[in-house]
Amino acid sequence: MIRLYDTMTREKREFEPADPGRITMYVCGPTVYGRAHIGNARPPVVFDTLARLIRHEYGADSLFYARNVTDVDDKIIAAAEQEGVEPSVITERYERHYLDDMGALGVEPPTIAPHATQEIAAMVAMIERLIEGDYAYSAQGHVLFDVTADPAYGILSHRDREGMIAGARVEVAPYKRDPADFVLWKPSDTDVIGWDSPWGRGRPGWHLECSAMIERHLGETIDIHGGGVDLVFPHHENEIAQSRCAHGGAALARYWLHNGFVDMGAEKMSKSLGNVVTPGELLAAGHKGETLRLALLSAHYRQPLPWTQALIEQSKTILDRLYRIAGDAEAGEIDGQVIEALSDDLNTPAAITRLQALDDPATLKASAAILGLLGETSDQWFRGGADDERIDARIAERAEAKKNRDFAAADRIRDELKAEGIVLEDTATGTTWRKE
RNA sequence: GGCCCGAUGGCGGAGUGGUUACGCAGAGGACUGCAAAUCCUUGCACGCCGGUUCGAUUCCGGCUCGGGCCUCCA
Repeated sequence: MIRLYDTMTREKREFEPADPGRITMYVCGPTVYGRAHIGNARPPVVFDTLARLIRHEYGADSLFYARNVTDVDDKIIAAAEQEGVEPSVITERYERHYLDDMGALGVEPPTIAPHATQEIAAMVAMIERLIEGDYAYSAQGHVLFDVTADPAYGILSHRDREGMIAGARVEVAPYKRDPADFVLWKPSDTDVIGWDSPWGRGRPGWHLECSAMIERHLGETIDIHGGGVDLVFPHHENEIAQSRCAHGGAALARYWLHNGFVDMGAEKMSKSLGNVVTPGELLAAGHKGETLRLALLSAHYRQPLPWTQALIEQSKTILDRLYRIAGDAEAGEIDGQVIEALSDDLNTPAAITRLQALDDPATLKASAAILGLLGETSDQWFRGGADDERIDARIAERAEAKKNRDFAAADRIRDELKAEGIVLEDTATGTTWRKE
């Protein structure tokens, strides 16, 4: 039995999928205009772990998991203009980077990855339905959602309309009837990416993309909708409004899950604050994908996660130890306490603690796999890709020196290797080596 | 201003109405030619003030501090 904290009800509830044979999950994916940073990587890693747990509990084919790609957006248009290329050049480049980064972090591909630009017809159809139902109106080439037409608007974020505009940071455009109304469709100039529509040439608003793609691929009501906390309002609130109004009031999702931020110092990591660290940089600096993954899972997903060098180093140390125990064992039975921890609202820190208490290699290997860890062979992990003939020769040289009790020479060889990041370990059966 | 989170030892981080996990780092020891790895031992905490209670880190209220959202944002 899995229990999940639902943002909508603000409580941990037993997870009861509508159809255990086809559990539907949608997670907001990247807008592909730049490299993802480590904070952007938290949701895919967290929900990948949840996906693994669900597949374990309900069966390998039980989960239908969609993670979208937003490939039409003002930031993409701006980036394309700046480079003087088509938007597709930008989006294809950064989607490729994104998939590489996620792969390095052990994130399995979702069942489907719908692209906004491939779903325009579904979006237009949804907008038409909202207009027919008087939930939306067109004005000056825009189509806007009329929040006053939806009495339930605010149910997810628990704010009333006054609270939404109190910050006075809402764009008050002349074509809006109400300051809180949001764009479903916006006009595109002839030199900007766009599609023909009943309201003229234009492009979809961000919130609408997700609603339309969910409807088309997953259905009207899905089991789990996930994303970062910052998406609660307005993104997910708006998704709910669009989908409910287009579907006669049917709920969009039965469980709403939101992960906390990765923090840099006291504040969140974000591109606009300019304090980002990317998986690409960390990998290039020699850190392993699994190390970063463990670091990302080291706090409960709803808690903020302070990102520090010490966290990375600690994660590496823990994995070294786990790899020493697991070795290259075949995966055996999965430990019950690991599953129990994960089933309690995805308590990954508790699950990791339990992993560290396991001493049976086969059990450890299998249990770590649920968290997407210990996926490498011990040779990959400790020695991956190094020139071992040369190192073996130096080890032989050192063994000879040791035999002659020339410890100064032996230590010099060890120090030289150490300087290039190679650590020697003398064991009862001989000397082994590993990268630091 | 509105809405919402959080505050646990040097660091990370679970959890619990009553003997306070675990990891990393530190200290001591064993092992080792010396290390590394491993094993053993070990010090260190529940923001402040009230309340409820036989008893609160855990429940309630207030306060302080920090963070998030209210605009693009994982």
